[in-house]
Amino acid sequence: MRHHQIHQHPHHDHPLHRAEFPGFGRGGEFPGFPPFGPRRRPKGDVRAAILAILAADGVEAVNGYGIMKAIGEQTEGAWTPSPGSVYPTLQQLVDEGLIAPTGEGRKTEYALTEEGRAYTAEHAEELASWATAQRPSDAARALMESAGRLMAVLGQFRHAATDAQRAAAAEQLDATRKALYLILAE
Amino acid sequence: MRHHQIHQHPHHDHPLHRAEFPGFGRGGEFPGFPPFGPRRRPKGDVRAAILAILAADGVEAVNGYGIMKAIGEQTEGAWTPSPGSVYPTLQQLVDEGLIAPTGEGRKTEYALTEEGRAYTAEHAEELASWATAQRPSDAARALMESAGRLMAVLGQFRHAATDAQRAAAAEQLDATRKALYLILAE
DNA sequence: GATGCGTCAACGATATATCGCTAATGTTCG
DNA sequence: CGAACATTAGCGATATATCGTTGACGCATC
Repeated sequence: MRHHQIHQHPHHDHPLHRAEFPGFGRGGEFPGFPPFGPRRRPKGDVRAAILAILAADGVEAVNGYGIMKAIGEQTEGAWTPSPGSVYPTLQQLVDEGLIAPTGEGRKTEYALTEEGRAYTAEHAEELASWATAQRPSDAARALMESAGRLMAVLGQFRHAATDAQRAAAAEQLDATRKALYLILAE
Repeated sequence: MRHHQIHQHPHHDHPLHRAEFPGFGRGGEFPGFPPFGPRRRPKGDVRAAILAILAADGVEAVNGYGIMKAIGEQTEGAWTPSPGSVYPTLQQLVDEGLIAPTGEGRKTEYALTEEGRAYTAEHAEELASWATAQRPSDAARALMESAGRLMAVLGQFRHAATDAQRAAAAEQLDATRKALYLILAE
């Protein structure tokens, strides 16, 4: 069993036992719309993407967060790697001597070493392949936008709605869900 | 202007300038359903909640993340304070001598000091008021659940759908959005 | 009492990092 | 070639922390 965040006296009925609480999460939120694209990138893509971004013309140093954002932008939203994959890979590249960090903590940035420059020049083609990740189609984009607009309206049911209005909204959503199943069944 | 994540040569047309990219964010995601409850808690509530949680029977030490989760659980989802408010407040309480940290980095936990114990015993009533935050009504919960189920179905349009199906789904969502506006207009 | 100003705590965004799980790939064996 | 096994990189969850913005509250003044 994982280490608990809360150290408790083992004989007390304390209020913080995980199993006793409804899993509501953060203030009524629930997962947003998941990203398009494959569930998982091929091995090596995170590494390739980092190197390609650091090797790009005009780029001197980039922080970890910036690398994630750049990948997301260059794939037009098709793929934004998570910190869980980016930071270990950055460290690995440091260990390999291809990149070097400057600054500490929040100010940490990474740049290619000379060795890294030579490596990326020699493997430019391999390091570019991730950027051709399949883009969301126009229909997929439009669907995401529609879902976004729907969520925005739902946001108004937080404060400025009666419970009767909320009940009516829930009915609408349930009907829409059924309609979506029918569409998927085609 | 804020410090840029990417240090670039100022005279190149580099691919990472923020203004040149569509704001797609992480792989097609967009904001989820925002939480119920006031936009902002009254001043002092974060402090009170932290002290109350650390003072609860059976609680010895709690990490920052655990405090956030505990508050969310005890308010039944009505309020989960963000790291931006919890960590500074924890540090402030440390500076005041009411709590003390043990461990470092990911292992950091916080417990009341003796002074903190005396303080919380003396101010128990004040420190309990946040826990009465207004709960989401049953109708609000049901709406959140409906929205969650709808998003789950939408998740299937990521991979297992044609563009024609996506277009049909978008039409459904747009119709639902209009219906929600009508409900709000009542 | 009403208004304006100053302060500061709460928030969302930014940013780093690790952990446990598991999907995916490569290797070995029959 | 197919199946089984081993390895490891990618992912989501966990966890810490800071920064810039701003909402809310208290105080002073009229």
